[in-house]
Amino acid sequence: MDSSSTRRQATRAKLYEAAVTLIAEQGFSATTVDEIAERAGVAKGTVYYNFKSKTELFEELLRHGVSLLTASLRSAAEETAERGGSRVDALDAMIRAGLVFIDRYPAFTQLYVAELWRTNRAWNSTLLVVRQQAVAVVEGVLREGVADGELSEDIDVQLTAAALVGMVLVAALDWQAFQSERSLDDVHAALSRLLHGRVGGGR
Amino acid sequence: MDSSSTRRQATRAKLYEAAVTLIAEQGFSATTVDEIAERAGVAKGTVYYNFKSKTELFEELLRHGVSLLTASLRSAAEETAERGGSRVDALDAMIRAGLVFIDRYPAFTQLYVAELWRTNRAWNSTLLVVRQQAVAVVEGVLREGVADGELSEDIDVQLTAAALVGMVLVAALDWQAFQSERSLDDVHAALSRLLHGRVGGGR
DNA sequence: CCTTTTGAACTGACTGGTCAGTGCAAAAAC
DNA sequence: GTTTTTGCACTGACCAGTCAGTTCAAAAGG
Repeated sequence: MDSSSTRRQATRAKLYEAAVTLIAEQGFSATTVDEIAERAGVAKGTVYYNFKSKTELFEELLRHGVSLLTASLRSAAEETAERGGSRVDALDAMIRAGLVFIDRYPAFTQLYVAELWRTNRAWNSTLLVVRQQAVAVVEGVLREGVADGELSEDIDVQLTAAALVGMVLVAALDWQAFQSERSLDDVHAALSRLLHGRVGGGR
Repeated sequence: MDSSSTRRQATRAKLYEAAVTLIAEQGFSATTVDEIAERAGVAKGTVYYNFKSKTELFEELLRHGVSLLTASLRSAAEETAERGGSRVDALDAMIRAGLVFIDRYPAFTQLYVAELWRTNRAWNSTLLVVRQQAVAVVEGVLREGVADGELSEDIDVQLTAAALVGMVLVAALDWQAFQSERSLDDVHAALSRLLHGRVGGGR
């Protein structure tokens, strides 16, 4: 809505930016509204002028971040298709897109993983939607692959999609947190190898 | 040490049990010591009689849970070796052992994932140790496989281990949270297929 | 036996501090 | 002159951690 006001949007962007870092580091409830306002260089009243509550700020942050991620995954898959690549190529391209995203927005990824499986939260319904969006893109490509005949019909699309997402997520977070000297290409190569069955692929 | 006091150990066990569920649902800072005490059927003072602080209770909970997990993974790998299985068989057995563990202690797993990549926390050093333990077991088997010649030398042991752990973790949490009607065997089959390269494995 | 003492384990009311959210008048910004 | 932001004081709820006192099983003493 109200896309006129550039000023307001700039303020909101500053608040997202401040909140995402702080919440990734400390968690939602350990992060205070005062901290967010201070980090954003804004008065506390402004937070409440722009958002109904701390929770709403967080929910919109989630929606915003996930829409960026899904857009990036989707376009990776589409570009591969246009280039005439296979479905597996598309999955590989999505792995890379995922890594690029995590590299650019590490704090968001951290926060996403940390909050995704909580069962009891106020923003639970938001999370459910938000999860579906990200995994659904991967599921879509897998399903097309099965329909094509490129992938075996025995594949369990849902579980495999979740496993692939998990593979990328955890490997990338580990990369960020514990071996940040590695290049994105290294990480991509290792994951690509797993996808192509060149680890336990035997036979 | 002090194996005499059965009473105390029973109290601590009750507190672990109560804390793990609540923290998994709500997160560490959103969970109050009063809640933990009430759920454990114990007075608040008892928590502080048994643990120095809320943080210490949590750290010991982490250590306790991870030692269970690594023991389970290790024994799965060892049993496979004794039965004369290959390294890939051992990895497969560890995937299953991981799933069984997550099935039995879903709350612990949730909490582990949620807190593992926080960068700013008091218990950071504990987490570092605790992460190494779990992933190290997988790394060990991969390394042995490379030494044997069963696995390619081009494999990046660290990244692959992280990716495998992530695959299991995320697929399992997704199973718990969103498709709990599936059987453990279904989930294991899907992950096993990925490990054996029967998804993108083509060639 | 029975009584007394001991001390580990536990209790729950209380304290000092923190924090989400409010209210509002005045200043910027547009 | 309307929208947005500021600055700041204030409130009421909530919460980690403390502490003086209670409980009780088992050891010590008779």
